[in-house]
Amino acid sequence: MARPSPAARATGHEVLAAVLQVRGGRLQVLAWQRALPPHPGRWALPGGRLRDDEDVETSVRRQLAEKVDLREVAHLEQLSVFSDPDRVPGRTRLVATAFVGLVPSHVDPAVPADTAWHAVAAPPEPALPEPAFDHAAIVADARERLRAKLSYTNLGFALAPPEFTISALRELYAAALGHPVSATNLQRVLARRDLLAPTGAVAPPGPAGGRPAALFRFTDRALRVTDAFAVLRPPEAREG
Amino acid sequence: MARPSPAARATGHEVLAAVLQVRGGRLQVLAWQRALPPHPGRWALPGGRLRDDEDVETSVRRQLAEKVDLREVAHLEQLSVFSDPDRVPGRTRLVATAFVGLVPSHVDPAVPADTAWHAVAAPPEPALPEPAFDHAAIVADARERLRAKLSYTNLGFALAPPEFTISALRELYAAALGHPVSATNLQRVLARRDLLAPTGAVAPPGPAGGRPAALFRFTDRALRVTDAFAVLRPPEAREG
DNA sequence: CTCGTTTTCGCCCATCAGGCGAAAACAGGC
DNA sequence: GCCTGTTTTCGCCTGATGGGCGAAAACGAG
Repeated sequence: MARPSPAARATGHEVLAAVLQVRGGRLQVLAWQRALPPHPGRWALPGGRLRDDEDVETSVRRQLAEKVDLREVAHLEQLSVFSDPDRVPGRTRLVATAFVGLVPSHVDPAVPADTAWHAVAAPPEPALPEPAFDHAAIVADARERLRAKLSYTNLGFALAPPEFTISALRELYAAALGHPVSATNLQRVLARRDLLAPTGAVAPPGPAGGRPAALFRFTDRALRVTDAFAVLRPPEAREG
Repeated sequence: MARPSPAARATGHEVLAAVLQVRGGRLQVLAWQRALPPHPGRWALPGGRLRDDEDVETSVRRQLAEKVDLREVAHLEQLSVFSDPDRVPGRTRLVATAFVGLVPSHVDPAVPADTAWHAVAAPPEPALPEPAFDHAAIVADARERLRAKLSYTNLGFALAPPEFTISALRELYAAALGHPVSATNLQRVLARRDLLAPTGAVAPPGPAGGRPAALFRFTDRALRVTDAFAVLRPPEAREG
């Protein structure tokens, strides 16, 4: 079933990152436009070859630093390996470890001239228009991972500024999830899980007036999995 | 912070699989005992080098076929990449893509002489005793993945025979989860999610008598994620 | 027929997601 | 100062779901 093995071909390893941010009410991904073949003019994810002395996470952080200020990436996690032998044309075969990165909505990172944000399209469409190689599939995986983890972890902290109103948070979730989100329910769910804490301060009302909104922050700014998402819990988990 | 880069070092890619099965009421993992250095005498996961013309999934299936009958592996999925530069000593550096595989409890695969099943220890202990390289960490990841997915997917199908009683299924879940599971609750949860269907047949009672148990099967023998696990559902998800 | 065993089912409860509307708190205009 | 429109917040209700318990059902053995 495998085609005849070609003459020995060098194999390399690269890392790629789908860096996501909610910008202007839409989920967007950072990509740069290739100048040289292969795939000139098409949009690629930041990344590059794995060096001899670094592991994949160190590598992706190093390579991301060339595109954005790393202090602005609030969360970074491994997605999966893309390893189709023909995923990248060329003399050397490239196996890729893909990551998803998240940038809070309050920062607007400076990016190089060839780099720009692109809206991540909804499932039927390719997640990234005019993608280089298999990068559209990677973005689609990243979107799906974000969507899933938003509902059973505190991952919202990586999309939101340090302090925010419930309305603002609602818009972030709606953009990332791709469907409307009830502010009432969002606050209740997050609060019940002890992920949200009021700061005590309030935000000034908008130009149309209205009651000033209370400011909240996430209690934790590191990933925390909701224990309640595990059904068939052990019997002793009833305390607290 | 990185140590001085050594003289150019060849990099290779390997795949590894933590194949899990519930045997004798305990979760166990398939491993083989190394004969040659490095790490002679220690236990390693099945796997090997990625070939030029195969992707990682094809590769792990090929390599697993050398250890067990592949038709007996009911589920196989990518875990994550292990890429510490020093994870494997030697002239060539090896980056590993780890998989988790699941074998239903009703089969007892024929394995080579150097290969055996090992009980997967609970979290405080190393998941695999006398492990080669970083393979204990891979087994720990596999156990954790299984534990999580059992509660929000139908992954039980990959641990269970085609037909089973609720009691038998309860024991499988208890072994895989590492804590007691209520038969009543297990049946209710799986049934409510439409994952379980009665076959109509009953199993003969044990030697001590008792009411004969009804036989069930999973409605699906492919991975299905429970939609209910996603909190903050879209409004239109109310139908059905 | 009675007893012990195992399974199955019904009932109850607590928790949680989700929806809705009233009340609270502001700006602006009369 | 008061009224209106706007936005946020809170309380109440509902339905779904996980979890526990005990009674009833269905068997083998003496």
